[in-house]
Amino acid sequence: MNEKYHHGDLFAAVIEQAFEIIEADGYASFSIRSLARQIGVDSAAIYRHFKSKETVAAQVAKKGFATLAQDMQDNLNAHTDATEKMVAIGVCYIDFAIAHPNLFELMFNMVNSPHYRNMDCEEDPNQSPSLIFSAAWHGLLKQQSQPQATAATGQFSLWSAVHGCAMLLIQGHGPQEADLIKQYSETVCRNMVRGCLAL
Amino acid sequence: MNEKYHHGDLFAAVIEQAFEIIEADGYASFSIRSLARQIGVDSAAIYRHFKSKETVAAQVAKKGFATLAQDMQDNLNAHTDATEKMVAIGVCYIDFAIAHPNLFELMFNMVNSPHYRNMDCEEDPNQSPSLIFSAAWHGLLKQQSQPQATAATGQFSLWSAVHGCAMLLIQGHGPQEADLIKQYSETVCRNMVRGCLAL
DNA sequence: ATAATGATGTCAACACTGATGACATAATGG
DNA sequence: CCATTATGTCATCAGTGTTGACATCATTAT
Repeated sequence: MNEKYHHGDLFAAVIEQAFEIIEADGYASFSIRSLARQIGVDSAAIYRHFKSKETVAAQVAKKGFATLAQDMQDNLNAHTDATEKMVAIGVCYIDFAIAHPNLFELMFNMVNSPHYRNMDCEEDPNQSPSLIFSAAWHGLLKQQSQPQATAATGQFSLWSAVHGCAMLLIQGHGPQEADLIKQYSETVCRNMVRGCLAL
Repeated sequence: MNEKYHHGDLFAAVIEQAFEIIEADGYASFSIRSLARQIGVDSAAIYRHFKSKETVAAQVAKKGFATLAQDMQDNLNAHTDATEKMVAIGVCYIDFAIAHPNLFELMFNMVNSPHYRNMDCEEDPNQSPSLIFSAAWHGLLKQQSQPQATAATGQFSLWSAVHGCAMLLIQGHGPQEADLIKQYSETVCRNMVRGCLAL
């Protein structure tokens, strides 16, 4: 019998396949049963490794956050000027959303779910976009030798602008052409940086 | 027989009930069958008035946009200074999202769906947040006697900041206390206005 | 007034889905 | 080698969106 009764590493296979399905078709068209069919296993087997469908989605979201944070970290290290660092990670964030719109939406829909919060999410600092924003923002404040009074609101403002820009773009508001998208993204980031520093 | 065989205005009743269900429990826990049960009608009857479940959701989204736009319009008229107008509609937008988080998410999830686009949405200028932002932004440009070169990106930047702030807040990133939320919202709006005008 | 027609409702069914309990098989450790 | 545990299958439950066949009502034409 070529086909093994035991899969070997079903846990990883489920996450990987779910990742691809959600990225391609979105969470709406994602079912445990079809997932199991594609892997070649009974759907009940999946419940040996995951408590529920949403638990699988939470793992996919976690993986998404990890790769987003990795992208941002790379772009952060690719620049020296603090403003350029900030713009770079902002644009990177937006690029990620446009490249993986379904995944991006899932990520931020899951964060609020208890299935995500109750996960063994070790809160790796390098895997949280929020913390990377925080680091870039504090670097910016230090370079500008400004008081840290507005630290919290400034960081939140920047994240808001970047996140909103990403959301609006992937939902069809805003421009459609690639070069215009790029231009808008960068302008949004620079506008907010300027607004947060020009006191 | 007290109970009429024909409901009378099932179309309106469906939208109204769906609106309340979605606002209270979110789109995830919204089913045509339970909706029909609550109205006291067979689920198949709903398909005489709506092509699909998503069509119902699209109507709810449309109603949501209408009330949001109405809120914004009111806040727009309540101020005279152009900057204050801009901040006011931004804060209003965010307040709406926080007051109706499930509805707000649905609205922006539906806009992209063909079920929404193919609706007889007469694109009432007073019912589109985008157009209200546009009006406030052009008023701001006129008051500042600035060139209209950056009109498009400026408007998009403001919308991005406001939309992102709303999204992050309703998803639990950012502060939780009401007064802090208020303060953050306003700061985000003012930061972006400053950044867009300080050229 | 009555008969035909169209609008609107019910009912039963299909093909799905998430999830669970009973059972089968494989791997592991005493 | 055997018992225990991990992991898979199968059958089943309750629920869903949607549709086609039929029932009932409202309206309109004769």
